[in-house]
Amino acid sequence: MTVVTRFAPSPTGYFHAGSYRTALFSWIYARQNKGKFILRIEDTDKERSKKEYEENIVESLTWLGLEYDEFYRQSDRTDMYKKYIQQLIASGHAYVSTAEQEAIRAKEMVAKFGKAAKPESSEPLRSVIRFKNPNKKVAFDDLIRGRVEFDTTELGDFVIAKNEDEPVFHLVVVIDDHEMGVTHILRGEEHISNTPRQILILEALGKPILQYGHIPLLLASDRSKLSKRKGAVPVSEYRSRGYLPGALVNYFALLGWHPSDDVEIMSLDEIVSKFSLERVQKGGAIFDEEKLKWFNRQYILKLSDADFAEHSKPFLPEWIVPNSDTFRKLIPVLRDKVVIFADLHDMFGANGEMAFVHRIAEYPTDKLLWKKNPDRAASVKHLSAVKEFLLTVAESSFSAENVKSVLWPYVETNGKGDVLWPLRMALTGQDKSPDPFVSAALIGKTESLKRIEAAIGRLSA
RNA sequence: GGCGCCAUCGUCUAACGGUUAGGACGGAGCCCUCUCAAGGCUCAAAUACGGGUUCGAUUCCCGUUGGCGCUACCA
Repeated sequence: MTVVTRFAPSPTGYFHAGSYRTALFSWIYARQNKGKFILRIEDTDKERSKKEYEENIVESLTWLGLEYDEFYRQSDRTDMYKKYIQQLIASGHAYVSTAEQEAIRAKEMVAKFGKAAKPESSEPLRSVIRFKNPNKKVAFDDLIRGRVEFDTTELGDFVIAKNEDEPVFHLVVVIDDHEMGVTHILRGEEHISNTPRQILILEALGKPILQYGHIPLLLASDRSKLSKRKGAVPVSEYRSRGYLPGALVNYFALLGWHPSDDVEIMSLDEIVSKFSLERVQKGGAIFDEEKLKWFNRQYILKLSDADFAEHSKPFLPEWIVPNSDTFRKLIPVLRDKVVIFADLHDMFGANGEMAFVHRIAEYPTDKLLWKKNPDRAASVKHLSAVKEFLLTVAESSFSAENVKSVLWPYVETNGKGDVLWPLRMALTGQDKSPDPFVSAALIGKTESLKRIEAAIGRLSA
């Protein structure tokens, strides 16, 4: 039997980490079993569903590399649902509950639970279609949790449609999963309590029960459910902040699942080959951005220069010309420091550690002196000597390696800090910056000499 | 409230009756070092609680506590 899984989001918000991980697990399971992965947009709630969100979901899925084999939108399928609703009514498994009956029911609920029990609806009561609950015990074997049992009596006769043209979640899910040939429903834990009523509908329809696996929820840092207000960042935002899709996939796969070895850095292919539902965690997991950053850093380290350059582009200041010589020289320096590509904004910002490549910032003369040996005369002497050495390097071969080799003997005999600190400050004007050899090469021979002379001038004044 | 699910370091997790309870992120310290990083080494840090079962419980059972979910004409 071919495995068919699905991801069925409602387009009522941006696609964020919580639903993303559920999609990932479903996708992995389908791929692992050489099956199909279906994307189904559940837009039966006309009020809250928006096209914008649907596009966001599709874009994010694509960016992450989770391609789907089939695509459906529930709003395109109302005719089919209608047939099923009529069938259910005809067979006595469902009935129309009139507005009057609804009013009575509402009163009974208030009497039973007190007015705090239900969110009061200001809408006038209308007639709806309810499922005739056989009031029995329902059990299923959850792929992740084992046997789960419910007594469905307390569910009462639940609503399956507002009218023949407007079915409600529980009904459409059941019909679609059946019609689409879904075999394994891997979904969030919040649906575990919904499963019995879906099974009831399935039985009323005379359809077979499917395999259910309920994946633990992703939690905000206070262990509450992840929500828009609390920590649910859209996947598209991670993209725009400069996270790599591979890092995201890798991190989220490990949130709630763990391979039998301790290897954490894995490609999607490796994850697919190692994945098993038995090793999926039962408890909810808190999403930790620090660890995501660590993954992103590991993935950045593995990027080729060309790929690194490509990913950097959107975050670079205007004065850096893509594909220029300076840009190429910058790549290894940047790669050492970037955790997410958005870091580039700060690094090249007014007081960023890489701003010196463009223009040196104002800084107090005292900063030219090494705090461990703040000797003005010695600093002037060292800078002058360095200047003479740099003069011997041709403009065309002014690389970090060449600069270093011509200066190194002098640096070693006169003290690294004594020579290099004033030099680094003279070249960059920053407490934090790449080493002076790299910095010199980045700004070039002419500019380096100019800045060194200026520093000597200030120290001598 | 009712029903259900869950419970190992701060966080993600390993362990499928016998381990000095392992790894990773983060943290601390040391080394390296002209700065900031990176890198290397080291350390601190957990089985929620109480009963059973067993020669032996993180592991199995029961209870308590706690967290979460569902309890909608949202999905």
